[in-house]
Amino acid sequence: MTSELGSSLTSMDWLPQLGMRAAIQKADVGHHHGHLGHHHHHMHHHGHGPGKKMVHLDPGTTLDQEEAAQHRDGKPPYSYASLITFAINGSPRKRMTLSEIYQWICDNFPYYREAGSGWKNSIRHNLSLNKCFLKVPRSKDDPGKGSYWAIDTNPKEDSMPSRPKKRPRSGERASTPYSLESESLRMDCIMSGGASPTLAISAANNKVSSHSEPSSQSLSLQQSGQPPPPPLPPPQPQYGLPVPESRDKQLCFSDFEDLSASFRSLYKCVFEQSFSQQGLMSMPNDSGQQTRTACSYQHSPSAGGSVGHHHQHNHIQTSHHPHLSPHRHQVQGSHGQHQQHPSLSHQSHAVQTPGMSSDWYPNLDWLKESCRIATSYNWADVDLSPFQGLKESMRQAELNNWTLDATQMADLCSSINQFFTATGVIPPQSATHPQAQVQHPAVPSATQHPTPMHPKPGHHNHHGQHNQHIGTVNMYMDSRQNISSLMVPPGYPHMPPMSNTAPSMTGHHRQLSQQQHALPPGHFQVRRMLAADDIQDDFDWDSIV
DNA sequence: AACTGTTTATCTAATT
DNA sequence: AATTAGATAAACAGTT
Repeated sequence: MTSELGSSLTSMDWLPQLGMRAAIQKADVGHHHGHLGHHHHHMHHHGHGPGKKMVHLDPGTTLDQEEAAQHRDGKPPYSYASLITFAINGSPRKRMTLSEIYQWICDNFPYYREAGSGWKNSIRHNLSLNKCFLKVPRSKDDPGKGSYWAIDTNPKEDSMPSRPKKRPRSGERASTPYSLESESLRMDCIMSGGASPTLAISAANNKVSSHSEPSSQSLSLQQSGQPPPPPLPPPQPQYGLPVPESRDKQLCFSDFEDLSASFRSLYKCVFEQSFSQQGLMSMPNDSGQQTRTACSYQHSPSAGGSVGHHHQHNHIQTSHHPHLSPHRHQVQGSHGQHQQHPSLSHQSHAVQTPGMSSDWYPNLDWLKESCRIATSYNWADVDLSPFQGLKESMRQAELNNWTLDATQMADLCSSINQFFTATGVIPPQSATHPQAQVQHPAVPSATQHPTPMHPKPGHHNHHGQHNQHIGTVNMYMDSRQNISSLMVPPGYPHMPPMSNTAPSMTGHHRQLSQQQHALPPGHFQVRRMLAADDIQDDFDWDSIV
């Protein structure tokens, strides 16, 4: 009884991603590898066992795994850093005091309600140790015990400038044999389910026509393949806050140009290939259900963020909660944050308005940045069938050399925004709250590190590659994160999306440097791929650099 | 005194 | 075997 985990579940936002995630897992169900276990003592025999409650999730998704994830011993398969991240990202302000974190964890993971207090020590330890967690002092008017903790959205750094991503190719592994663990998770999954139905979008596609002039010159996108080098990271602010924002900008020429360029890159990276690929893969529509299903059950608590962090990464997806059904009741009562938003009902969440929403409006920069980020990912294996309308619209735009008029552009922005939302590149909220905080203002910029979290199979992770990282999430960028979360783990349960931020280094290791960790966005993706399969084809990044 | 935070150290599991 | 990452414990220093 009891356990209430739900608190945030209800609100969260990680749904969207979940969707993907779920899809993912299902898709790859194989991976397993894991055991989930976290090692903690050696006990984990994984098997699924006991029957926990499977909650009725959906059939398609592999619950077992999730169950397994919890291990029988009940301990959630998430690292402390992940839990912290979930908690923080789930809060409206993206920051929490220590006690709130404790509370969130207790509310969401019953296991800790009964566990002793050692875990609290571990939480503190993680907060102090991981660079991705920032201690934010309280303002004087708000008294209280400790400081707030937030996820560091870090800055910069990139060791390598751009990420070349070369290879996505599609065919290759599309069907693939993944090697399981290699995490091939790659997104394959991602959308396989198509989480969002919506996208009806594009109805307008035909609109493209006229206007001449616009973008032509500016874009320099290369068509040949990949988008160029990315971006670099601008400096970023820190956690926080948003900017005033109110700019309502309406589209200006330069925006057009930028958007056209961004969309073009996006198209080339994400959709163009799918045209060719379609045949091969033949879209699976089969699934149908899974997708949303996944979402549905999953809800989890927090919102969207995610973190990844270093190694631990994540796997985070939520699983627990689902089961938790029994518990959940109250929402954390204490502190005031809980309120997350109401809206999300699982899948639908926002869905954007059909009519043109202008959700994206205020976030143009963010939209552009999301495009940029999205181009860094490997979408080759992603099933884009749910986004036929968008694809078609973009194809038309491409044919017209991306000269679109305002209406068309607006439609496209809206559609793309939906696409991002559906695929998890963007968190849902967007315009909804007036509050300020949320919106990321500006730039998501790539900078943040994406946090690669990747799946870790079992819980503890593997780490390896990534290095530093941590990512972060806070508001702005989620994009990558999500994506990363999309990729997520193979076998793991579904978790909240957040995972990103992981703590990076612990221990001592200085080398990484403090601040600079963060990989460029694309990087991570690429990296993961490499790692995953080693792809690499000889590309040398060095040369690039 | 109870919380918060920082740091060290040890141990286990997973990788390389 | 050496690393790495995360879990745990625990010693302490600071704050409320």
